[in-house]
Formats: sequence, C-alpha cells, structure tokens
Amino acid sequence: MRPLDPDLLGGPSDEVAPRLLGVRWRFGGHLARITEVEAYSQDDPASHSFRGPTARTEVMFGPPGVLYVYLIYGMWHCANIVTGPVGYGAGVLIRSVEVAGIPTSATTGPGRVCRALGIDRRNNGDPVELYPGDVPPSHVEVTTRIGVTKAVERPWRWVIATTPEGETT
DNA sequence: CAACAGATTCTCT
DNA sequence: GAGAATCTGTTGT
Repeated sequence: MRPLDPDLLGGPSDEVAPRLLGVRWRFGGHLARITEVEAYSQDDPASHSFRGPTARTEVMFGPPGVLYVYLIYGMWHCANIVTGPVGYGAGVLIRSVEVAGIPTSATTGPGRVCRALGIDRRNNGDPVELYPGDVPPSHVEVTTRIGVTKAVERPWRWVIATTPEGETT
C-alpha cells in the first residue's frame, strides 16, 4: 500500500484533521479507518500544549507524524497525531476508528481506540503509518468538540457523514 | 506542598 | 443520571 503524503501532516491541525477522516492507520498489526477526529493547537485554551511544552506534551512541539499519547482521568489513554511544523504544538485527537473484526462499539471513543489498538504511553512519540483514505470533503460533518470546557465554541470536531441507517459513507 | 479540574468510560440506580 | 477510578499540570497557601 502506498503511504499517505507526509506533507499533509505539516499543516495546521484544523486543516489536517478533516483530511484524516477515512485514512487508514496501521498500528500494532491492526489497520484502523479513522472515523472521528478533533483538532487542538497551541493557541487553543482547550489544548494541553496551550501553556507551552512540558515533560508530557513536548512531543507535540517536535516534528509532525508522531503520536502524542496521554493518560486522562488516571485511567484511559488518548492518542493524537502531531501536526504542523516543529515548535507548532498541535495535534489531532483520534476519537473513533473502524477495525475489521472488532465491533465498532469497542473502537468508538478516544479511550476505547487506545484500548482496542493496544496504545499506551510507551507509544508516545512513535511515528504513525498512514495510508490514503476514501472520504471526500462532501462527506465530512463538522461539530463542536466533546468534553472540553474551554474554547467550547470552536467547530473543531469532524466525523464521517452517516446515512439515515447509520452507515458510514 | 495541597487542592482541584480535566481532550473518559464503566457500573449501578 | 450520578459516582468511581486515580494521573498531571496549574494554581494558591
């Protein structure tokens, strides 16, 4: 399979995020189709990178195309794909994926994505392996983000549009 | 150094 | 619909 153009990840996270929908993400022997994403950037009060690099968030300030994995509420891992030029401090949170052979209910939600793929903090900084997707811009829906309490109004969550039957397109 | 809120999910009511 | 589980960075004493 031909890899995704790496230059795609070098742009701002709110431009990269919608283009990651439908993209195939190879990790740990699984091939996951990305179905729901959110963007975070350094000028974004809801982002971990908002106050500059720390021991936890420094990978977001490095080169794009690697994972930023953090632990939330003491129990769950969440995976982001770092985007933008070095020092940009931005990423795209992978909220849901589809994996052949795994029920969608087990891969919906950022914590469950990491559990299903076997991602934890040891994978922080790992390069991501992406392959071109199949979702045209006309099949992308945009909404506000989930679970944030700052910059709530930013329309920075993107999902693949679904049919009335709930099928992804 | 203590308190607290948070990019979540599960379990029980 | 509410509570628990329990890590990290920020803020205040």
